[in-house]
Amino acid sequence: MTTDTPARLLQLLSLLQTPREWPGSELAERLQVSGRTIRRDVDRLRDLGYPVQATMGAEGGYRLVAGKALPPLVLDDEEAVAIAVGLRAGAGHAVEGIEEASVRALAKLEQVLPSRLRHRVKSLQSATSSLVYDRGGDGAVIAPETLTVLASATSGHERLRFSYEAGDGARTRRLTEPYRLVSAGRRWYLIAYDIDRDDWRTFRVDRVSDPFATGARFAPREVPTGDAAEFMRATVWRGAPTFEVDVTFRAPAAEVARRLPPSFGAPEATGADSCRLRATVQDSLEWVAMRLALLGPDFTVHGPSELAEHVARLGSRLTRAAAG
Amino acid sequence: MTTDTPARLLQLLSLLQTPREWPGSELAERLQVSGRTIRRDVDRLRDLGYPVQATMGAEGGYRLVAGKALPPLVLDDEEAVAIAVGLRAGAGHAVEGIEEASVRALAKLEQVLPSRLRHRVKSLQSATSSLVYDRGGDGAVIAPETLTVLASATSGHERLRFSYEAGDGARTRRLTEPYRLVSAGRRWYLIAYDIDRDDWRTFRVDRVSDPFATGARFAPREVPTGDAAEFMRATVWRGAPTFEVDVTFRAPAAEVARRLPPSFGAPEATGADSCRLRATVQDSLEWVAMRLALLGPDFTVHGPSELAEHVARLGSRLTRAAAG
DNA sequence: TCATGTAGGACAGGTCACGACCTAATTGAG
DNA sequence: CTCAATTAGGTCGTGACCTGTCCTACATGA
Repeated sequence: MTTDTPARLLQLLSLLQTPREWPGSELAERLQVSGRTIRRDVDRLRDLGYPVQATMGAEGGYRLVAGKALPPLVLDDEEAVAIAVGLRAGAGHAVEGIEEASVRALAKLEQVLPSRLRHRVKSLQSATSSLVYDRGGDGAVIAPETLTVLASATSGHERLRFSYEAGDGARTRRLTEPYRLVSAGRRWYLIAYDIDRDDWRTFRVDRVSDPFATGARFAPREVPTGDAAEFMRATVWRGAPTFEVDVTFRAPAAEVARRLPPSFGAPEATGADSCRLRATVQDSLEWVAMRLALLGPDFTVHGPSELAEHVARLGSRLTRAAAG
Repeated sequence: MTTDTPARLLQLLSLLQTPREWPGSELAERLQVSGRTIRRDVDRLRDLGYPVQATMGAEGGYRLVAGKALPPLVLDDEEAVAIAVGLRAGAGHAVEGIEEASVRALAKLEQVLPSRLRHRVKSLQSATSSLVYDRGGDGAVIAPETLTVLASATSGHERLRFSYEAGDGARTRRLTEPYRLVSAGRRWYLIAYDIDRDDWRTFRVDRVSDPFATGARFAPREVPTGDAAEFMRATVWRGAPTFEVDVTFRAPAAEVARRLPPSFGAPEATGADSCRLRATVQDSLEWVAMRLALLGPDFTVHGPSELAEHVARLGSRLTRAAAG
């Protein structure tokens, strides 16, 4: 094997990431160096901020523990595939507050993922799509590939070409300088400078198709209002419909709270075995209805009436299904 | 900064993982070394099997691309949290075929996750639990912590102590030598040698609570039938109920197939806009009912009758909810 | 008390890493 | 076409650093 120092350190890091204890002698044998060198290497890792814990005495050994800095993760093939699949599944709906980071991590991983693993990810990925994907509840499905391509182009300052379907169904080709990829509410948006239109635009990512980075780099311009979030608010959120959901559950407040997405807020107890939830949501009501149905306990919809309609429709669909 | 070679290589690796092009001069300035040294470092990385692609000419630069080996992933805080949250969410239900790898990756990551990040993961994790968690559909919820503790103890050959709730509700404390953690069907099982009982046992992980590794190492014994999967089949699967699901959908076969978990198999088209699914499942029927409800299109349950009952019950629950 | 592990100092010898300098090849823009 | 910016790689001298071999000290469990 390669016998020089940096390579050995990386290898050592990978060994220590296995959740077990490694006696120095075993490490020495594995890496074909003396025990003294292992001790020195361990010191070096500690200097780098990766705390290697050593338990002394017989049955002792080294292991990597949590420290201040996160060491580079050394993954085997299967683990890498598992992470990629997990992130792709989560990319569409992820947990609020980490959507962007999730996509960044995925882009980072896929950039270096060997192609043999990429195939496995692709074939496994189809499995998860159904339950989780339909993020807006209105068929606005986003392919994970799209998100990662946009994320890479954005952070790499590469021009981006894609075709876009406007609200009226018209498809156009766009050449843009992507500025930011943001997840707002239940949707993804790309803020970019449209070169042909010579102006800033926000694009709904679920309407983007066939995106690819042209490879041409560009120097970032100033975004008009100075900040992406501000710009979003000014251009997209105007008039996004919100609803005042009001529901009573026949279950303890604690249990409902545990099973409810936190964006809904917390229900207030109205008895030992019932609670009431009032929440302002800007999600699609169909999605809210499903969410409530999945919750488990019985519940009653007080409002809005559109939500009651959705619930009723879902209910009758199921009743019809069972009647067959 | 640390100025020695291994540290610099790791730093370089982390820079190159950003999806963008890095001119050598910029890298040189960042790492406080000469351009020549950068070129040598790039060579070193290539020697290690991490292909650094260089585009020549003006506007050129280095970037890390997919190669044969997966380089150690250098993540920032947010990305690490995103991955941890994603894996925890996925740990319960993951995609068939990668459950174990998923848990291994999670254990590896959590082993080295700084505590400040661990807190963020914990607070975010609650968000995802509802929709995805209830894996068996029968309230058999598994905490991700439990899975990672078991995984670590298993691969580290550490003795494991936990309390276990038997089928009849009796709680006992167990001291075991964990042998394997397997995901079968829709459940997790731990195959371990029970020291007090002095025999091999399989434990349902959803019935395990408060597990912790004692730290004591043990030498793995021979598992009786020689193979974990075999042992599983012999002890657990006997008499697991299966159902013959038979459902007609009012939607094209292709669309239904796309949104259905692959374990259900593929529906066969019975018309341009309808298809029929016959599948043998060993899941809980309540779970199947939810799955069907979430699918979107209208459907009709032909059998089994228990499934129709579940669907009907869900339907009437929703109808009642809407009537409020 | 002993075996087995980590911790770390001192030293000698050899290696290798670095910077400085050089030339070649490639690409895009003007 | 020409020029500028970039990667690619050779050579050389100096000095730092890395390694293995000693050694002692200390912690731990049987």
